[in-house]
Amino acid sequence: MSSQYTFTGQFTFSIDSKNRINIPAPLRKQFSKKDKKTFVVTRGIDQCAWIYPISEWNFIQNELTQLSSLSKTNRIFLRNHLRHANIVKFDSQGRFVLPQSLINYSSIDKDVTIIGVLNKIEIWNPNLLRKVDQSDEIDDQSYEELSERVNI
Amino acid sequence: MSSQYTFTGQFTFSIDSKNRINIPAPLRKQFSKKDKKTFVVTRGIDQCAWIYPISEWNFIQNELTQLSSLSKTNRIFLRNHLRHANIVKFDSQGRFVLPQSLINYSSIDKDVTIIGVLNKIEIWNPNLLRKVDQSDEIDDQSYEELSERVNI
DNA sequence: TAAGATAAGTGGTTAATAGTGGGTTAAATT
DNA sequence: AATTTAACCCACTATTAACCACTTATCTTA
Repeated sequence: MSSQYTFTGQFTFSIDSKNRINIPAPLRKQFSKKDKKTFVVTRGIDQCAWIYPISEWNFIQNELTQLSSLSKTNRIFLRNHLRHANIVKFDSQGRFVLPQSLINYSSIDKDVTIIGVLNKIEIWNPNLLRKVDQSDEIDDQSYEELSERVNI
Repeated sequence: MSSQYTFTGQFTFSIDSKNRINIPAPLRKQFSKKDKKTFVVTRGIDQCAWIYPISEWNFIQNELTQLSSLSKTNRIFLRNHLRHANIVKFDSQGRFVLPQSLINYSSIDKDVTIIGVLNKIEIWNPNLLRKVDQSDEIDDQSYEELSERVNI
């Protein structure tokens, strides 16, 4: 089953003195009634924060419940993936507070770049994103591999 | 059947002079009426304490009854998991007393880090957790194996 | 195209809740 | 009966979340 969410676009907002970040209206509007303005912010694999609408997150979480804690690898994996996951809501103005731990992890200062990436939203420090942009060119070989799996 | 509990997040609290630890509000709120603030604290497989809501624990106990005591591994496993299980409740402030034996086992001193891991909650000595963090990197091989079972 | 209306982004204030500390009473143990 | 231990209650403080208000941008309609 594929996601109902198709976040796209890029926006630059600011984080305020109370660590609140506005979710861009175009993205916010996609949130379905049943998700009740609720989502999960967690560590991205890159140095940024990831936002999943709660229904999306529940799907991921369901997969995780399959893993037994008797396996050491599973325990480490579960711990490290769940401990950074914060359930949050956006307020009546469409903002949410980004937990301090994630502000640190993603080195966010004043401005943030918000990117829609299909079923998730990424929160970046603009400078960091620029740097990653330049260094993380995808080489031809990787494109070839991708092409075998995704037809775009 | 998967659990009704989906604990996530990480919190750092302190243990007081009466060995009481506060359960973080976001986790506490998940406790269902029928569990009546009751849960089981026991030894984690790693050097930490595990908390299961009582209904979860009952479910696990059921699973354990499937294990025959004819097997030596089973006998040891059962013994170690059951003998350290304490039934406790949290008070009107949301705290519970951590039994001395578990304080010793998990080397808890002043501060504790509390982590939500789906159907259970882990109580750690922050320093110990940090150490485990660093040493217990998951190797690529294990990630590969994981990827075949979990799609996230 | 101009003006009004609506929505979006930002800032601050207040009220509620969460975390922590300690004291008092009841229960249990020796 | 005395001492210790655990449950219960009350209180303070800091943090968080709900609320209100203002400015800027966008859209609509005359």
